[in-house]
Amino acid sequence: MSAKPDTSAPTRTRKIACEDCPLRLSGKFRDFAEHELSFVSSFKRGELTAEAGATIFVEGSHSPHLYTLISGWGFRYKMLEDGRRQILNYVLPGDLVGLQGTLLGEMEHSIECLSDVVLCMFERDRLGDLYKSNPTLAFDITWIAAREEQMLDEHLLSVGQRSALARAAYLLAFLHDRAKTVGLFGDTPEIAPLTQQHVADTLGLSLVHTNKTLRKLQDQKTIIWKDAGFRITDIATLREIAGWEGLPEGQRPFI
Amino acid sequence: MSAKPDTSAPTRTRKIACEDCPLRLSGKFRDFAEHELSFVSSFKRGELTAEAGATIFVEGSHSPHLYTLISGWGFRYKMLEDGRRQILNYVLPGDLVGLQGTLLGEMEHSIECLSDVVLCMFERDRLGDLYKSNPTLAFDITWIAAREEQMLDEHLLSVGQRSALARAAYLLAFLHDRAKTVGLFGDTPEIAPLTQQHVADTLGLSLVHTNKTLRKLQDQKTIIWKDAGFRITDIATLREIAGWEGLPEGQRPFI
DNA sequence: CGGGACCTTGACGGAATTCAAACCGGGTGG
DNA sequence: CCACCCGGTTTGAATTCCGTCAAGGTCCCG
Repeated sequence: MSAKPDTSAPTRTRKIACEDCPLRLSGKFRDFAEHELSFVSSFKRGELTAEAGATIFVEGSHSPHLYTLISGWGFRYKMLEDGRRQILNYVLPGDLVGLQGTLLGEMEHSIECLSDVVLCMFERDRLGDLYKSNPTLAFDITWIAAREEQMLDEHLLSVGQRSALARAAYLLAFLHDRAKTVGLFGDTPEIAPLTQQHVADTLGLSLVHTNKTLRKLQDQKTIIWKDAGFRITDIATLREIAGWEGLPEGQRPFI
Repeated sequence: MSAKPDTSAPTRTRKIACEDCPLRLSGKFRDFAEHELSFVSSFKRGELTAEAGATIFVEGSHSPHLYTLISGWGFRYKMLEDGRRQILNYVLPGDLVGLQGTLLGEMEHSIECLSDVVLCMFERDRLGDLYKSNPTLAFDITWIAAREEQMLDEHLLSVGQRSALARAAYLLAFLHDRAKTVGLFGDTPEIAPLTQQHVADTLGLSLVHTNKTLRKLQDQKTIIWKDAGFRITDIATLREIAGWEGLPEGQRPFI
């Protein structure tokens, strides 16, 4: 049993110019060419802000929109009829959301916010235009999809083959790496806003056993679990426990 | 311990006209427009045939090519240092192979043949051209990538949350559905060419426990395991055990 | 006839789930 | 201000599922 009923709805739409997009300005992503920027500006419909705990997409729904996450944390998940939940991946700034629903019809997973988030909203019907007029952006979208697939491959390997301890170590190191590269942690070592229930549902373990596993990691002084979140104190041994080298670096596209 | 050392290399390149491509002629896939067909013809470099057991891609390698599987069965997998293997997904006719390596640099998984296969080979360097001159084909590629992601989501849910019995039932039903829709089974109910070790490495279970689980399914008369492969005798109860409704239907693109 | 690949079965131990209970900090309302 | 509740974390004990070890069986092929 792992589901949390949560039905708060996201709200509000404004519009900030793409020129001022914090993702562009961060220097963490590939910058746009002139014509790309002007296209994206016209492609953008507005913004969506949602609170922590809000559900953005629900499995089975048809959404007319496509989003890029501007700020905050979210996660994608699927549920079984009996209420068991599997978290598939975490959504961080620069990640594209809702592509599956756009291309394949229905959404086959749900998305929920871990923190307050801001999303940039696009019209799904204009995706064809994007492919026609901006092949480089189309290429970027495919790139992002391929990268998501790569992460899922890695998670599947983890859940299928690693021990509970290695699995947990892997997840925390993974989240740490991703958050760091998109600049979610400022200068000070920050905390990922998730509960042990989230970890459990990601690893495919029970809450109780997840707790005991995280406790072991804490006893080894590799992490500190605090309130709803964790901080990594020894990334090297954490990676060692996971048997994992880390994420490939490099500048990535978004939108 | 689940790895099989296997180093036989694929061989031979011929060239069959795209006009005669069996995938096109099967009517199972979206057909090409004139200009698409001519582009694909020029995009194609030749064919690759490989024997059962051959490894097409190895994790960590750089391949200059991109492939579409024309006929046969294969699977994608990743390995841990200790030799444990996780099968990520199965590769069936119409599936694109090597896109990750093309877009992201290195291949992050390996691919092995379950049966003799024929692949259609494309030049990775011309993928940019494809995006420039054929947005609809570019769109198809993204579609295929999104669909692969969807399957991985489903597998992750399965491995993370379902019991051994449900997991096995799900996998067999899944394979059955996919093989059927691409016409891998002729009229007569056919057999998927995999061993119980493959099933074990897909489900994240030990070989012994996989055997006992499959035996239960067989005792319930939902499947028959025979030599290296299985046949489904009662898809309905198999789906029921899996708690799964089946794959979305509809005509799909390829290449 | 012997060996190899694959499937099968039983026994045992260990890892993870389930059940149950308690703790802690923060918020709320009497 | 204190009692109460709630979400999240923690711990112990009993149980079940699954992995490991070990051995045997079948079929095919050289």
